[in-house]
Amino acid sequence: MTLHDLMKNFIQDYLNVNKIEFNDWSINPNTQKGFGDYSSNIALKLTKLLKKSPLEIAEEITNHHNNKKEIFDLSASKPGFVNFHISNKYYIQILRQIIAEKELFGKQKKLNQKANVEFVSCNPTGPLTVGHGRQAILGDMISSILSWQGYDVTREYYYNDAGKQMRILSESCYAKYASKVGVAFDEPENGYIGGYLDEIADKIIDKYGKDLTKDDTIFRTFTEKEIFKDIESSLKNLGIKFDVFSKEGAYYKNGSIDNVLSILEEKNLSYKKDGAIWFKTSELGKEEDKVLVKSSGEPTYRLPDIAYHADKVDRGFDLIVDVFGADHIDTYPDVILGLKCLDKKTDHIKVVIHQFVTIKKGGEIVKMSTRKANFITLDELHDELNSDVIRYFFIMRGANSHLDFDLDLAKDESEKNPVYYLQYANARISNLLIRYQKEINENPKIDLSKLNEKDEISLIKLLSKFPQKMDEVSESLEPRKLATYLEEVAAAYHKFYGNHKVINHDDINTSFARKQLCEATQIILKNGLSILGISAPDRM
RNA sequence: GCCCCGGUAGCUCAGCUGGAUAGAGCAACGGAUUUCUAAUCCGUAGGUCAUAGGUUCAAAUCCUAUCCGGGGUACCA
Repeated sequence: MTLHDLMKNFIQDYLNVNKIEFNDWSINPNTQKGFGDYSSNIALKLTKLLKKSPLEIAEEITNHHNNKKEIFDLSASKPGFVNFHISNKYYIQILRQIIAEKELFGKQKKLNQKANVEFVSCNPTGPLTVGHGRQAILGDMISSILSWQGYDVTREYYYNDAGKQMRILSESCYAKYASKVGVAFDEPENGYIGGYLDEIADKIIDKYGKDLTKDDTIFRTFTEKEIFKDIESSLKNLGIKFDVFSKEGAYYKNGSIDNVLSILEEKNLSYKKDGAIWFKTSELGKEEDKVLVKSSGEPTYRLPDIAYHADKVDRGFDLIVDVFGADHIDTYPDVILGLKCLDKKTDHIKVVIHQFVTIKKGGEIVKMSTRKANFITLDELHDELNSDVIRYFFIMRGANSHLDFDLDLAKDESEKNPVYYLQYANARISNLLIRYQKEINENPKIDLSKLNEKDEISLIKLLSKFPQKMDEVSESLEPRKLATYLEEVAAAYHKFYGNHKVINHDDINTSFARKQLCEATQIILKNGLSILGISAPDRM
């Protein structure tokens, strides 16, 4: 039973004994010192019902029989809080547990549940940009968090290998090819002009010669393959690997797109107008109807997206997470609506929307466009900064905040990046443990009750919160919260380290207890960092 | 116009399922070093939580309106 449950039970017992039916109350950790570790607002909430002053009620609760005295004491404080003071003994007990369970501490058992996390999912029309990085890292970390919580996670990348953008891409590639081999050609409208296409055109010349015609499928298939290879390698540089790649084309081939259309038609949820097929979203609470198939006969992205999501639901995942950029904020509800119309389950789909990354270069905001080739690639970023820094940089801000990525400052700031603060705490511990082994090399009986300094206790308290923190992080799907927690742990450790010597030949018992505390801290730091995909070097 | 984010210290941001005295990093200033690795620690200074109302015993947090910034509002994806 968790600490939270124990405290809750105590209050519930008070309510039961006094025959009070009431559940609008909570227990929260205290931010202020001097009022214990946790406080409940129960007495404040009961004032109206019991027609007594809150402080009076709080005192009454404080005097209620407490059979968990070895775990917590109680006090009441104005204006009517019930405070829980957790005993050091309890925390020491948790510390013992961390040391015993090692890197398994806080790790959830296999749930026998499958989760699917879809992220990045951009079309292979060019290299990944810095803007994609945020999504890549966010999605990867969310996946790791869910694994830690016991899910069997599939990382999935979905892309459109069949639509208009890919056609323009192949035309653009042909344009490069034609100009290189000296054949007349039409400049494609809205074509891509990036230098990466020059390289691909060169490769095509090397491999297939100079006599290809515009209609040759090589321009599409080869270009797609080359670009995709680059995307995969950019992701790999950041430690990201996908399990499944789903292509839009497959949903045409297996008929599932037609199937969606016929079901909607059957249910009278679509109609034809101006040569296009429309989805009656206005009848389902939206402001206007949306086009499913253009008058040209090409579907809009909406239709295959519905078919793709229906497939994901059919594959039987217990949790589906979609990580989207802010541009999807208006479109994903259409997809969910579509699923509902197909009678698919949707309440296990969670959508994480993140705001865009704006890039600052030379003090100015750069509008990036793959087509116009004025982007900064993830690879270029990786040349300047190591993967640990990049990963941390992208989740330092909440997904809902805009991320201003100042390239000129990124390098400067990387030296002050909090990620080093975390890694340094770990490296300090590694070094210390080696020294301990060398200098003391003696393992007396464990007596963790030696740990009663303020800095020691507050460090242990933080460590004990790790499992609860992971629950919170996986519930909210916000990796940043884990990073913030780890920073707190590192800070508490650095403080402890600065104020107390671990290796002390005159007091082997205390030394040993402190060494154990260091080991426990390292376990938490390493676990946390590994979930975030950040390395934990032993030396810095 | 409509929709979605955001507005908190000089800067970048936490805190937002309402709780006690609003936090951190950077920048500024002062201190700790023959180090168990100073990539660290301690201290000082810095705030009308955009504004105005409302709900509440209690509002940075919830509601309403206004202002400012970003994004979205395609038979593009």
